[in-house]
Amino acid sequence: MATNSEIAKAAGVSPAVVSRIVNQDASLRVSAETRARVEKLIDEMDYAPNAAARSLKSSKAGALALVVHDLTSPVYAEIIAGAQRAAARHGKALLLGEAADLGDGQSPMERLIGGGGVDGLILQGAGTQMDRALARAARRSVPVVLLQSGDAKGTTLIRMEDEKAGQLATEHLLALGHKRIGFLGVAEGLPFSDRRAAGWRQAMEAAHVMPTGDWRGVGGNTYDKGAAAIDRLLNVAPDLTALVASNVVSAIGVLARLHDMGRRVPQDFSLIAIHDIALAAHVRPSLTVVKMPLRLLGEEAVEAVCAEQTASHEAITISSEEPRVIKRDSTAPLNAEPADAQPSS
Amino acid sequence: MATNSEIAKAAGVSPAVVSRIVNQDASLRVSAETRARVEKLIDEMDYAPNAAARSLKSSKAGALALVVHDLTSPVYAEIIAGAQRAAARHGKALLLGEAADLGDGQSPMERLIGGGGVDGLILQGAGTQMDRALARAARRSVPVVLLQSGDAKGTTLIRMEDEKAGQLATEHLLALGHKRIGFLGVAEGLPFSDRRAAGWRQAMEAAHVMPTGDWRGVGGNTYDKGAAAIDRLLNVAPDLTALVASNVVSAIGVLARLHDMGRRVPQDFSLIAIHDIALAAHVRPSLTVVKMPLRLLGEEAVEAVCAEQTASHEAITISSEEPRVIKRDSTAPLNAEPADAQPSS
DNA sequence: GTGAAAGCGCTAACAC
DNA sequence: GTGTTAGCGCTTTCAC
Repeated sequence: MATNSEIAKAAGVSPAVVSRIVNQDASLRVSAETRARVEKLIDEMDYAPNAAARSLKSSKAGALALVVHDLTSPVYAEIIAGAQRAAARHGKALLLGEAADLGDGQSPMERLIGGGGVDGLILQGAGTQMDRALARAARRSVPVVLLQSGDAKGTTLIRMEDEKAGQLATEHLLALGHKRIGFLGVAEGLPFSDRRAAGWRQAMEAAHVMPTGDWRGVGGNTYDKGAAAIDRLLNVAPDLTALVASNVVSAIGVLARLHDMGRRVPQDFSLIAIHDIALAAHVRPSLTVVKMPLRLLGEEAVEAVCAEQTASHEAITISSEEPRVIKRDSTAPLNAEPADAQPSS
Repeated sequence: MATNSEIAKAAGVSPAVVSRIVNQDASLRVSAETRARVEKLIDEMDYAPNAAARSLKSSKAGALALVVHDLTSPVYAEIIAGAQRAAARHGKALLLGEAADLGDGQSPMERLIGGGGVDGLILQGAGTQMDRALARAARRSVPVVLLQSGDAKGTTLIRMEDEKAGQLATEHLLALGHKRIGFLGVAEGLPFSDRRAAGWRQAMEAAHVMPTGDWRGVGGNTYDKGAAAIDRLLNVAPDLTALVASNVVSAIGVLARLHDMGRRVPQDFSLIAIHDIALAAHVRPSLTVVKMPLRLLGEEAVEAVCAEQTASHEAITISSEEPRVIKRDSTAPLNAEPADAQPSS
């Protein structure tokens, strides 16, 4: 690979000139011929400035790290898509990782982060040990933003209106006449999941229905865990008629399990999930959901991490795009046949 | 952030000693006290070697770039998961990008790649202009591996047994008595998709069924495109009884559309898709698929790109894990009621 | 047992 | 209009 000074030598100029031409330095005054000669050489010799040298000089890596719990989840895929767009706007590449890859302190990603190999770190943080360790490790050198996390100990926090989402979902079901409405969280102690649970409880109590602990289950964020969770839940609370699921992937597992046990959705049981992903519209029955600004969450996280010169360790709630119910076919009035019956098997 | 020489100064030693302690240089002979003193300082001052400086010195970036067409696809998620595991084994972080982000030559990722900011580049390449531009740009400085691509012009190629997958899928349907079996590709001219189509055609001809061009459609890799494609296909070839779908996401779109048009799967129509993802088991009816070694593909790609000192520009086909049919509920004998009827809506 | 020195490739300030 | 210089932080050979 050609270097700056090789180009300079070949063109008969100094490295400084080459550098300033490459970087489009407006204050550079060179003859048209010199410029042309250098540009021709750059092209012919395939010169591109060395990233490491540049980064060493400028203390800017040109990359951000985004660590989520599960790269394969379509929910995080939305966040990632948003983050990537925003990162591109800021001229940054995105280093993606999974929380499980971290924690030992020796992973390639952590080494990169600790050594200034990224200009910022975004953690989709569940408050686990690993994230904490990483956040601590990174805070000393790099701005950190926590997504959907709980506590803001000197770190910027970005969250969505989770409580409202739980509330809207529940109110949708209440409006359809349901009273015995269960709630399926992701995991106990997960801040965003707990906030959605709080929204559910609040809506229930406002409707003068007092939910019991038995109406609440833990559904994880995979198809299988969702399926297992609805089994457990209907075992202890068999007379539930509807469910708010905090994770849409888990909800699709629930849907499959309900189908297999012969509970018809939505005739016998209504299901609403939080988060709108493309898949939700393409399962059958299609899933009614509360749409949340996932892409925006990713974008805002990048903005925050890039703006963090001044270390404004605050909690930001994305409110420019309100959570809203997208009505599809998995919810229906209590004890009613579906409005528009479809040809079904 | 503390630097090497700050630690050295504080410890009253030279930077060389600090460096060799950090890097666990076995040939280093220091007194136990000195070592302890330095290690204590490293800990207290939160020292971590600067990634850029290290990379500049060693000409190793500690990262690989993986560019796929769609980061949100669960199919690529499998590949990514495999790549990440292998990358971690090699001590490399993974820089992920989408093909669409590239191409202008100015994207952050391309700058990083061009300037040696990654130690290798893996392109899930569809032979589009962008990929080509990128591959060319990168080849001069970094080993490149193309995934599922067609032509090997001086670049290492990794592919799976796509033709066999198409064949197996078709044979599964033929064995169930189907004759009028359609094929849904991803896009015309996509090498891996065309190879699967070739497998389909071959199996059909071996069974003395001559498929017509009308039995073949283009289904893209999204739910919506799959749904639209089956509409078109059944319009021109209404008497198809089964379909091989080259993309599992697209296939789920097909499934939804078939449900909506009142075609019962598998009683009226059988559907088999290529690639096994978790979702395939959790749609209803669950999808019969041909499982392909997606994770292995990701792993092998990383291995190849890391081994490419000697630039062994060959075509590698992953054959250690054979494609195989996973029978689920979306395929059944022609004109037969399902073996074990389930309670259904 | 430990230190000195050189240089990876680049850029910014200043010199001419 | 263009060149010189210094130094970002690290490693590594060789010297003591």
